[in-house]
Amino acid sequence: MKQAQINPRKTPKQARAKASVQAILQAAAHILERGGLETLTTNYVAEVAGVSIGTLYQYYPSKEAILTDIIRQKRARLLEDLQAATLAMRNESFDATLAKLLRAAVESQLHWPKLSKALEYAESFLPLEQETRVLNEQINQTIVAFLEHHQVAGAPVAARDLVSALRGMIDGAGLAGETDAQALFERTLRLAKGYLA
Amino acid sequence: MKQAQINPRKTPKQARAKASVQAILQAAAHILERGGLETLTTNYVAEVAGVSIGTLYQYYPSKEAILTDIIRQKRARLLEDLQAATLAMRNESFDATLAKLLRAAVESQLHWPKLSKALEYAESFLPLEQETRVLNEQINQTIVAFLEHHQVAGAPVAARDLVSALRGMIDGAGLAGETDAQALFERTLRLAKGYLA
Amino acid sequence: MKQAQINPRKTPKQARAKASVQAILQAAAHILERGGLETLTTNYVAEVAGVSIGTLYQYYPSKEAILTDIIRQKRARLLEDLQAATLAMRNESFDATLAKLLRAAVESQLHWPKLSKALEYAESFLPLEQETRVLNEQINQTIVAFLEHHQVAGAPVAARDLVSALRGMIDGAGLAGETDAQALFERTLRLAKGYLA
Amino acid sequence: MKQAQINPRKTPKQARAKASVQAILQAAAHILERGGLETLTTNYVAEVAGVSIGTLYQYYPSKEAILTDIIRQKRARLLEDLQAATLAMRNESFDATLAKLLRAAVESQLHWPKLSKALEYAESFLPLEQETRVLNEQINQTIVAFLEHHQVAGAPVAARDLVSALRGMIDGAGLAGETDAQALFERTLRLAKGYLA
DNA sequence: CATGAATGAGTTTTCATTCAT
DNA sequence: AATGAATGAAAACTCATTCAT
Repeated sequence: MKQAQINPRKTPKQARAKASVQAILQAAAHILERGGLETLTTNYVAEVAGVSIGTLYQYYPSKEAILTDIIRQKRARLLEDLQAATLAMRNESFDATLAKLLRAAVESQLHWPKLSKALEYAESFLPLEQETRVLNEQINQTIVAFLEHHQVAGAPVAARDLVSALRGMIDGAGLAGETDAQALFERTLRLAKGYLA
Repeated sequence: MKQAQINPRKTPKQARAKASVQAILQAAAHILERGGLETLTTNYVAEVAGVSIGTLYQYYPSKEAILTDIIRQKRARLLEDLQAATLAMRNESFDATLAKLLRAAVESQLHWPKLSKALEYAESFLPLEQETRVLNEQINQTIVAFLEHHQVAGAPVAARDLVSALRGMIDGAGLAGETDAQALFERTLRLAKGYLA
Repeated sequence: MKQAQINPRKTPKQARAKASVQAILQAAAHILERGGLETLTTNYVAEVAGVSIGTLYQYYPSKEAILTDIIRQKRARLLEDLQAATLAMRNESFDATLAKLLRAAVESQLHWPKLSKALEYAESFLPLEQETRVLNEQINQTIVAFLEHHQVAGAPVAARDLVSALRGMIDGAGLAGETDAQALFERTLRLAKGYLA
Repeated sequence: MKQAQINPRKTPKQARAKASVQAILQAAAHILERGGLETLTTNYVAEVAGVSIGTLYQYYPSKEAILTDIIRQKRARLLEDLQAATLAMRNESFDATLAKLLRAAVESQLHWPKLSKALEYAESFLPLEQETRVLNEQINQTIVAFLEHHQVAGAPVAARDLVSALRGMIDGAGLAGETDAQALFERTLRLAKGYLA
């Protein structure tokens, strides 16, 4: 099994270059949402992005590097949302913060269920680079901090359980065709509160 | 994307043939548990199974057919276990039956987390054959029947939520290296009871 | 710079397979003699050999592996010839054995000068596998033994000087279009005897 | 095989431009000495030279043109040295002039053996431009003139033999790690005098 | 039935070269 | 002149699948 290089190659400086990188990432995400990992080929990504295959490889040394970068972006955005959700947690009720967290979780996954599932599966075999591992750790810490602030026993395990259960549930709903975020949110709330009760 | 033929080719009658088919399935499962979908190649499966690539294609017309057959077997076994768990549900408490169901769920996934995750992901893009779709439907029905027997409102959605949340949670625990089925079982119980409360 | 795998993949057992491997090696040698290293591509080798690109990769994991195998074969044959030349050296005059050695050297290079030159250059950047390194060492030892048997001082350095000078000279003659082995042989004799005088 | 344009594009007039050209040539030579022909890529040359790829193509229309120019420079310098060595040949002994010639040959190759070898191999497939062919011819003529001045029979062939043998020998010594020019010089002297005896 | 050599479409990837800024 | 983003032809290499023995 080859170990692909995953660090981005050069940081785009000119505006044109930035646009190319964004086009590549969006094209890849789009392909994943439509057809999953097995339809993601570098040539197809380049074609959908409207750039040449050479341009793609200017910025990403491998397919894995693109996947890794999408994961990193998604994680960064999720972390931001979760941190925003817990920002005022010291002045808020447990329920209020939890609701914000769950809304963020639902929003980040429900509308791109195949993409989410593909990235989640990709994570299981990609050697994530440092930055993404740190992001994952911070996401986890955000949840653990929230749980500990409310005296939940065994917060680390509880955080992991909740995160993985919620991921599964939201993906399941999305793949089944659900689009009503509010309805799903209420069920995730029941799940989370029930588990933590 | 080509649409692969997925029905097994010929039902093996002779003992030697049955042994080959089992060897193929076990080899494939083993490869999935070790390296995931991207390491599953037909030549490698044949090699690990100790049969020639020609023999493999005697019994399975495509790689997808092997995957599908593994899923079918797993599902059939799970269905059996779930049906056994609900067999006496009319004479038992809600809690007693639920515990049996969850034990079955934990047992079926915890010790092969990468295999479970890979199959789950494979399901999202494979065109499952009739028999497996029926099995999935029966699994679902078993849960729905149990929930309805205990007057749970919105049983179909609840069943789906629980199944996908539990799958996520058990996989998450397994991938994190947990092996204590009893401890995990207790947490799944909390999750399920909490959600249904 | 990637480090290509150079060990042959599978040893051909059936006659058909052996024929394929020979066809590949001959095609590669032919291409090198006609156009040099820069015209040697795996697809072209397969085409000239009359096998599919897949077949080529069944037996050689990389272009480098093919080159390495050609070098190994050439070296093995040369070693054989040199050993034959020195077989009777204890009962022969210095001049008699030297003549045999030089005839072998001229024969092994003169008629394929571009091939020789390409392989020689290839050796300078290929990570030769064990077997070929051993062959090179044995070739060297054969010359050193011959020189020491005749009380030549500084035999190891003299052997290296002679081998590299003769290689250069024979290649030079071949590339210049010479084909008269006898005439060239006589000049190599002058060179060698002069250097050792 | 495409036939690349090899004549330099424009003669740099400004000081900055001359500096760029020199940087390019030195970078290319450096890369050849470190990694050989297969590591010589235009983008890498530009990077090492500290100029943009666009600038490189301002002065050289192709990769081959750079190689050709390096060869031309090397040859020009060697010719100068050889001509200097034979300048006084009419008033000197055969041995004295030969020694000067061999010192020049050793100096020009010993310290950059991989570069020498790469250029030598490159010459075998590059379509050398007029100027370099003339230089090569002049180098040859210089040797031939020297040999004929001392009544060597068959001077043209002898010149070729000596040049190619010495090239091989000096390269061989360099690649083997020798750095003592004096010691090597003495052995080349033995080789040349022996051959011409 | 079993074998394993052979196939070739499809992918990844490189790198010389062009061209808009 | 200089820059560096973009190009795409061409190469390396994989792997599902077929078929002669």
